[in-house]
Amino acid sequence: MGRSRTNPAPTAPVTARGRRTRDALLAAGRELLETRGWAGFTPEQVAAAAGVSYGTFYTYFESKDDLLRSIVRTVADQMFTESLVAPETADDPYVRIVASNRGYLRAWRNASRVLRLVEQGAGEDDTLRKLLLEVRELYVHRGAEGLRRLQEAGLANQDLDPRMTAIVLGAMVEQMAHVIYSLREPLDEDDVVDHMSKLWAAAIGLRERP
Amino acid sequence: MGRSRTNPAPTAPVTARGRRTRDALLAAGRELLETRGWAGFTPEQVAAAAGVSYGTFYTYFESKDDLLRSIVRTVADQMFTESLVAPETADDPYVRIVASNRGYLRAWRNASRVLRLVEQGAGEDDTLRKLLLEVRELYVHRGAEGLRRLQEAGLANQDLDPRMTAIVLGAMVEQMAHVIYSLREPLDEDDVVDHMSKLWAAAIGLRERP
Amino acid sequence: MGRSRTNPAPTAPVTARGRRTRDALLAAGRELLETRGWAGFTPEQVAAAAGVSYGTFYTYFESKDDLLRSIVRTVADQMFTESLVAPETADDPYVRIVASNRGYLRAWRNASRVLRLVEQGAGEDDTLRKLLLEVRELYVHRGAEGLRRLQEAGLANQDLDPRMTAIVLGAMVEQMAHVIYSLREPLDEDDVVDHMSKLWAAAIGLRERP
Amino acid sequence: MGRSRTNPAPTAPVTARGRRTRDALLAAGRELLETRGWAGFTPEQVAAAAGVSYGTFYTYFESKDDLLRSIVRTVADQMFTESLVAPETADDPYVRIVASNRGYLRAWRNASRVLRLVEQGAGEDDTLRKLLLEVRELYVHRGAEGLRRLQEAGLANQDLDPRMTAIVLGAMVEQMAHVIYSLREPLDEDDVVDHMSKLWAAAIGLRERP
DNA sequence: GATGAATGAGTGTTCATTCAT
DNA sequence: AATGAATGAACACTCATTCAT
Repeated sequence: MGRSRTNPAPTAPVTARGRRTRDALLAAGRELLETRGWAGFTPEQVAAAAGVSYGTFYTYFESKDDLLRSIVRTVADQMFTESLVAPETADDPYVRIVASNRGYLRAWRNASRVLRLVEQGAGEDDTLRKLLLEVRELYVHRGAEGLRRLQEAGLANQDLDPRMTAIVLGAMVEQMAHVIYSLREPLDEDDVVDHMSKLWAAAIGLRERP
Repeated sequence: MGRSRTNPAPTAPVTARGRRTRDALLAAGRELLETRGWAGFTPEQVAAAAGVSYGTFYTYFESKDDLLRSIVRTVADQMFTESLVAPETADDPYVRIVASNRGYLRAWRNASRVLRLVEQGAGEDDTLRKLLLEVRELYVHRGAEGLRRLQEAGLANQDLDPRMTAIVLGAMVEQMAHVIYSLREPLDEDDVVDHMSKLWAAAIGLRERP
Repeated sequence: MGRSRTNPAPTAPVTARGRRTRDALLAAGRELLETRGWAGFTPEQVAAAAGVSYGTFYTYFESKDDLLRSIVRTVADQMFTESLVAPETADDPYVRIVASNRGYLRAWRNASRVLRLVEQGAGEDDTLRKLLLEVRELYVHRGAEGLRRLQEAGLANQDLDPRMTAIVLGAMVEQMAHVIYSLREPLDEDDVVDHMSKLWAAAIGLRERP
Repeated sequence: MGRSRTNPAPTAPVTARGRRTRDALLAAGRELLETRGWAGFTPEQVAAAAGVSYGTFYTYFESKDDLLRSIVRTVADQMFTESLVAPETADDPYVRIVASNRGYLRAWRNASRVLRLVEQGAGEDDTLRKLLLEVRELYVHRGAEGLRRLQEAGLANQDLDPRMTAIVLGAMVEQMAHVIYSLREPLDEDDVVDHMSKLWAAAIGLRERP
């Protein structure tokens, strides 16, 4: 009779067992999403993959979308965390670019499959769209700041708009991660990092520190 | 996806009226796919949008997947055709790069929404995956050839692997098309072409013809 | 992914066959509602009782609630229609009261089971609540008008408020219909009509036309 | 409704704390039933409203139906109790009728929401149907006896069958309680009592004690 | 060939009840 | 006794495909 949510919303698990189950569902959901795409992402299959019964899914997640949001949040958090690790201490700007490209590529490796899927499934979901934007902004912002510093130090082409450049070069890295890890083009990761870095350095007119 | 067949296989339309109906379904299908994504892509809605009755859909297409393949083939054909048009007659390499980037961006503008969707929905469909690869290969190949010619003429950095470079720079353009046209970031198209061209030219170490 | 209505809403049947199927579903739904209450009122059971397959239900009704609304509309329409039939031409006011009570009782006989059920299931449905109010108002209004005419003719107690009296006496008839036809108290219908009429006549102080 | 049992049968609470918990569940169940109807009447919500954990529900009640039966028993008991509270101290029969009508209305005020719901949900439950009948019989019997005494005293119309009359007039009161308290028609309670009493008195041909 | 109806397996969600701690 | 987790059958609804006319 169209009740619309009569049952209380799931709450965070209280016991250790509950936490384990919830984590298993989250992991299974992400795994399925990455390996089988939307086709494998049904509460039934997620529950089965997590080794729990059907109904248990709804003990921890309000809906399929709720799980999806949790997965995306997890992926985004991982990207934020990774981006904090080892903010290149190298002195040589080119070495820093290589490290940064390698780092970006790795971050996208784990995230791009999920984020690509979501980009299309998230037609209406505001929470998701916002998360997606935040993730992109994180990288664009960092890239733009890095370039600005190089420009100020006189080590990069002054003509480039930092933000636009960061967007364009970020697009390159993101799409390459997709090509390598999702489309599985047989490209060597080191080779790709090497080329991307050379192209990137040349593109911004990187100069050796005098 | 991939049921067994009991229906009479649709044959190519014989009459002009038949061709018109088939074309209307194709166009409606593509339109819906581009505007509403998978959600709007059902035989019933496609038929309605094409102004024919539900059952008629199966007179012209064996299945929903069959229509999808036809749409992708159409999109791919358009890209091939466009890529043949006026292979820049300009003499100045930089002007050619700008023209080429603008051309690529436009080609992707019409294609990227559909191709992105298909990339993920086409889990198992070999026909589709092959088409997708062909499209990408078209651009990679052309890009690599262009670079090789510049290198041979001594106008570009000889250290770069032409194919890898074409892949990386192609990734940049493809993703930018997605960012602009699907994610609708408010970026000026000319501005993007300008920056991409500058970065591209610098990246490959483009030199003025002596 | 929470699409929310992607498929077109069911339209009125075009062919005779379609009309038959829709009618069968309506009839089966009402029958089940009357005999088994909410428990029997599931799309699956309705479809089975109508002799069609599950999916066919949704060819004609947008939802379970949609069918319910249609049923209630049918019931209400029948009550309106019946109330128009043969507005007793008898001259004697008491005879008219008897006829009217018998008519009301019969009208409620067919309606009360459904209307009672709906009264509680219709928590949120505005369409339904409005229909229910209209049905009640129909009878209250007619009763009040009848009394007012008698009062003006000096044939009934002038002290009574016509509307309040109609509400109270209408309540009596409605509830008696429920007692007899739904609770199946073994009471003779004629006997009930006889007593109700006597009580009613006395209650309003009905006087013989001089 | 009516599963087989594997659970230890709940026993009557021994400790004071146990009794308090059981009472809290009963009260919460009734409250939910009255305010939200069937939609709010789930073991989980009842437990939450009573401030105990989910599983505890089944420590005190064998099933949801068990709680329902207990609630109905409570409601019925209240009606029996209230009906004993010796209203008729007045000497004047009309005053007694007013008092009685007011009393009946109040009794139904608290009961009618629950009893109406149960009347329909109790499709198969014998215990419930019996309880419902007993409640009605209580009022019919009392009404019939009252009328019989008046008839014997020559103060009421001798032609009326006491039981049938009590049924009909009882129906009137019960339904009016529903109209006022559940449907929330904006009627003044005193006004209703006044009219019902006048109608009732006139209906049975009540005469002043000579 | 075109049309509208019919089909039924599949999916997301609820909830009464049982279980392990 | 009390708690929170687990279970799975039941239900509402969707949609690709087939069928009858």
